[in-house]
Amino acid sequence: MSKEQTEEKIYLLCDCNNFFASCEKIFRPDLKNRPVAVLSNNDGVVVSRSYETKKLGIAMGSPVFKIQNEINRYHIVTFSSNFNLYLDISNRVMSTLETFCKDLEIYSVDEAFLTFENMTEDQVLNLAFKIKNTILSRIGINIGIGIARTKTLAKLANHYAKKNQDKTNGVFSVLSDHQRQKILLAFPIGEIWGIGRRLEEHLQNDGYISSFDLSKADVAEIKKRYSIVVARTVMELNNIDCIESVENGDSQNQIMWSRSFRDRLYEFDDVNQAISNFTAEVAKKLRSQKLFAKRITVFIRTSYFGNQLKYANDATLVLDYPCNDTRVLIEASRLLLQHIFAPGYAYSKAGVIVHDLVSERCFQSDLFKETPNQDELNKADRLMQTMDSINLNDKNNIRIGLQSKSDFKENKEKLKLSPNYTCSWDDLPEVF
DNA sequence: TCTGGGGTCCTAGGACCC
DNA sequence: TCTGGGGTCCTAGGACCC
Repeated sequence: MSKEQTEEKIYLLCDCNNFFASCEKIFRPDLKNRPVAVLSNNDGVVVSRSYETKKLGIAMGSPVFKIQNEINRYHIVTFSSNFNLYLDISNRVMSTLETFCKDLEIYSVDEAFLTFENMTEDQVLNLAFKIKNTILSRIGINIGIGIARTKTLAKLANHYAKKNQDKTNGVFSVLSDHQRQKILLAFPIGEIWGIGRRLEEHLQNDGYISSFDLSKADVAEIKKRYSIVVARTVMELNNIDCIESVENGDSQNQIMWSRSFRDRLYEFDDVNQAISNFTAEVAKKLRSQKLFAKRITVFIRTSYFGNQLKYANDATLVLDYPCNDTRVLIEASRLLLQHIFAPGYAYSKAGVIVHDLVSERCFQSDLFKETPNQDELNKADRLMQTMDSINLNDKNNIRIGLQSKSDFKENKEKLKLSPNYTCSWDDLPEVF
């Protein structure tokens, strides 16, 4: 191991193992060593599996109805997804990580990049084990840590650490060239962060099979033949740090609400009711983040599966002015749905997306469009505020126009939901 | 009966202007 | 009458991620 100090950055990718399933296990000691699976929104497919469940061969994304036999036979314990719980555990993990490193980039709910400088490999490894043990003892979550000079390599190292738990104890560094080559040879290109199914296929056809092959490719050639994105990946595999950190925190650029329907919907009015509900949720999220949307998109589709006729379509409207008013957005989404709705199909899913989000409602007044004046806007704001305060805690007592009264068909009841161990219902953050 | 939900970034191509 | 090219801005769509 190198004893030299280095000025260059070192990335630690810390990633929680089997995150949702692990969260469920924290408060249920009786589930230790037992197979656990967390299900998607309407209990449709498996979205997280404990180690034991993985060993049984249950694949990510398996539809529950297809693996019901295995669930019964092996007594797999299933949970509906409890995002409030996972988010709370995530916050605890992240704030603990932050005590080790101020330079923390939260990449997703269960992983973060920590950046260090001026450390030897020995020092970094010691620190990594300390971090891992602290998270485990304080929170009860097992994490894996990958250490490298670039984020792409840190992801790969993390992957290796988890796959070879017995050899690595969940921590793996590829700071030395020897170790770097070792993992490049160990992983096919499809395992590299940023290389998905399509690119994998193209690259394989061009003869790039292992990550090592890709690392030896000519950057200019790759850029020409593929894209700047793949070219950057090649450089990252060669220790050239070139993936900028995403500015954390502010300025989300889109908010989406979409659901699969419990039953297929056929009639315009039924779909419109669902779309209205989704739009109301999106508008509520906009207001809670004090944002205004400039564009809104509605999409509908039939199921990918089965023999019925397939149809999918979407439409986008540029709003006259940046807006988070439920009534205006619902009217816009109805117009859009009218555009794309085709009768005679069995719709299984729909969604609403708002994009181009801005934090101020500054708009260029357009002489030829009717935009409301400031008075009207203030009045609308007050109405929405009143509505939000009455609808606090997700109860949705006040509805508008075509929103349905019951909580309706888009969502099965979450029968297997675990209790909210970590917080009371009253102070749940509105995030998911 | 039953097949997730929520995001980001990049690029090509059209519209428009000079 | 015909013939351009270059620049910018915007958007739809593709690909990827967790």
